[in-house]
This record gives sequence, structure tokens and C-alpha cells, in this order.
Amino acid sequence: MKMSTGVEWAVHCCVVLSQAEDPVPAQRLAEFHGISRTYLAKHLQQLSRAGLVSSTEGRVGGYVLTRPAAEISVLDVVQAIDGHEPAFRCTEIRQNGPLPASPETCRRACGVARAMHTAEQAWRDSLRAVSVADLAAGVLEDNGPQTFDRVREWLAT
Amino acid sequence: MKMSTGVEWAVHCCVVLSQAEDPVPAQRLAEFHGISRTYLAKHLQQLSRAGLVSSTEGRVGGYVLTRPAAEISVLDVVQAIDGHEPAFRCTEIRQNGPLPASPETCRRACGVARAMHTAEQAWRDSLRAVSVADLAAGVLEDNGPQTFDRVREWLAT
DNA sequence: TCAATCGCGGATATCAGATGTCCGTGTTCA
DNA sequence: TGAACACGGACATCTGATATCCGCGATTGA
Ligand code: SF4
Ligand code: SF4
Repeated sequence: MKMSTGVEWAVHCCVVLSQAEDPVPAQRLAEFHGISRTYLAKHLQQLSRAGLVSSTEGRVGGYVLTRPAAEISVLDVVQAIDGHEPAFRCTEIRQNGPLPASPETCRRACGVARAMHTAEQAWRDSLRAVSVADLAAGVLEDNGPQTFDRVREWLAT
Repeated sequence: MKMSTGVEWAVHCCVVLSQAEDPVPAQRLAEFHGISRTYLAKHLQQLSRAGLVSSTEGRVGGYVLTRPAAEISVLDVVQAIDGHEPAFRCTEIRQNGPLPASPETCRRACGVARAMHTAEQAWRDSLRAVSVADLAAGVLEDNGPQTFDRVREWLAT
């Protein structure tokens, strides 16, 4: 049970993008976070395909959020990077062995699968309740009010 | 984000064990579910180390639950197999780059990590609310009242 | 027009962990 | 004493995550 580390990168990038007024190239986002440029590019493309960010090509291109940060939940970012596959995947072992469950009882998920899916639903609900804007506010609280001014200043360099 | 498939095996084994009156050898549990004997043995050892089942060696050995099924939650089984590591692991990328966060602000987890951990807590709470006994009751409901009689009969073979 | 900068997608390499097997040891019981 | 069993370690294998690279097309400013 491990989440892709790219999720952390993507979330941080979204927070930064929420504070930038111009498109930010992947190059810049990568060096700001001290991470691999080429690999981050892959994840930004995933965000793009998910419709969370939009890209502009060419000389002064880069990435911009497509919606206000308050309308982008952490769940959106997580699912854009990590996919929509549930963590628990039923192998239907109840259909194996000397006493297999009958096909008609297998039409709906068994109790085990139901419990797992309910738990994952609770997890998703919790992540959906937090937006990128909330996170940005948290950063200000933790690092001081001028934090994003410094970020914008560095991005303009 | 993927849970070990051994979790499904382990949960099913616990349900079966909750209905057996004698110790059940790994061999038998494996063929009942149509899965690998040697690999399942590994997982049963993990359950044993976690204190969920107890093993008796020797000629008529096997596995028995150490507690009533109602006192074993699905979370217990999941953590015994999958470990206690959180799915989200902070890499502290806020300390990288041209504007690193100061060491004292990094003493506590940032907003991103807090949101992730809260969500995982909700997931654990949901799994903790379901016991192996609950699952066994669900099986009876899905597969008919004589299901476990047939299971016990086969185990006695 | 031309060169530099940028996003995009595919191919590829690398690596860690999950999955699965095997064997030697010790233990119990018929 | 031998058969059946649990246990742990040492492997082998396979999958997916991680990471890099290259060629392409788009855009912009010199
Ligand atoms: S009992 Fe549930 S988890 Fe197990 S094989 Fe059946 S549907 Fe899948
Ligand atoms: S912002 Fe949170 S998740 Fe990101 S590096 Fe800092 S502590 Fe880790």
C-alpha cells in the first residue's frame, strides 16, 4: 500500500501554480522543488490530461490551473496521478476450490469487497473535502505571510 | 496504490477459521481457496506474528484464531499483512530548492501531509468498524444458512 | 526567417518490492 | 520411527514505479 511519490510533487506544483499569474514551465517547477525535471514533466502531463491544468506551448509556455484553486480538491490531484483503481482488487477466490460460490451469488461483491470499498470511499470523501486553496492557506500559516511574495519574485527571475 | 493480494487470502482464511473447531493446516486452507500453498503459508506466519492466529506444530497441527471473531477487525488483518506504513510518505521536498522551508517550520508535518494522514485515518476507522464475525454473517446471508456446515464437513474430510 | 524555448508522447532503461518457490530444521503424534 | 505439520531463510521471478532520452510540433522574439 503505497502512493506514488509523484502525488506529493503534483500537489505542491498545484499550490505554486495557484499563486502564479503567468504560465510556469515544468523546468521552473522542477528546480523550485529540487526534483527531476523530466519525470515531473510526465506528471504534469497527467494533470493536463485530467483537465486540472492547461498548458501553453512555445517560447513563453508553461502550465496554468484551469479552475480556481478552491475548486480543485486534493482528491482530484491524487486520482489524476495515481489513477482511479481501487487499492483492494477482488480476485474472486470464493469461486475456487472444492466449494465454489455459485455464479449467481457472485454477481454482486461479497462482504469483504464491500467493506474495503466502503473504507476507500471514506478515504476519498476525506480528501475531497480539502482544496488546493486550503493547502495554500496552510502554507501561509506555517511559513509566514510573505511566503508567496517570495515565490512570485523567484518565479519572475 | 495497491493493496497486497495476500490480504484477501488472509481475510478469507480468518472467516474459515472462525467456523472451524479444530486447528486447520495451511495445506487445507490453500486448497480450499485454490491458491498457492507455500505463499499462503508466509501470510499465515504474518498473522501468527501479529497475534491474530496461533499455530500448533506437529502431526495434527494447524491454525486457530486466538480471539473470538467478533474481536478481530478487518483492519487488524490488513495491517498484519500489509504493514503499518502509511500510503503517503512525505519526501520533504519543501526543504529543497531556492526557497527551502526553515528547519523549525518543518518540525511538524505540513498541510499536505496532514490532509493525507487524516484521510488514511478515516480509512482505518472504517475498516476497524467491521469484524471477522460480521463478514461471516455476511457470507451466511449471501450463500445460504448451510454454507458453514458444508465447510466444516469438508474440513473434516 | 530563424533559433531558442517549450509541451507532448513514445521508447527505453533501471530498480524496488510484490509474488512465489524451495529447503532444512524442529515439533508433535500415531 | 516416520509422517504431517509450522517456521524461517534463501532464493527466483515478475510487475510496476521511477527515471531518462529523443524526436516532433507549436510558439515567440530577435
Ligand atoms: S469473498 Fe469478496 S474479496 Fe473474497 S473472492 Fe469473494 S468477492 Fe472477492
Ligand atoms: S509540504 Fe508536506 S508533503 Fe510536501 S514536503 Fe513539506 S511536509 Fe512533505
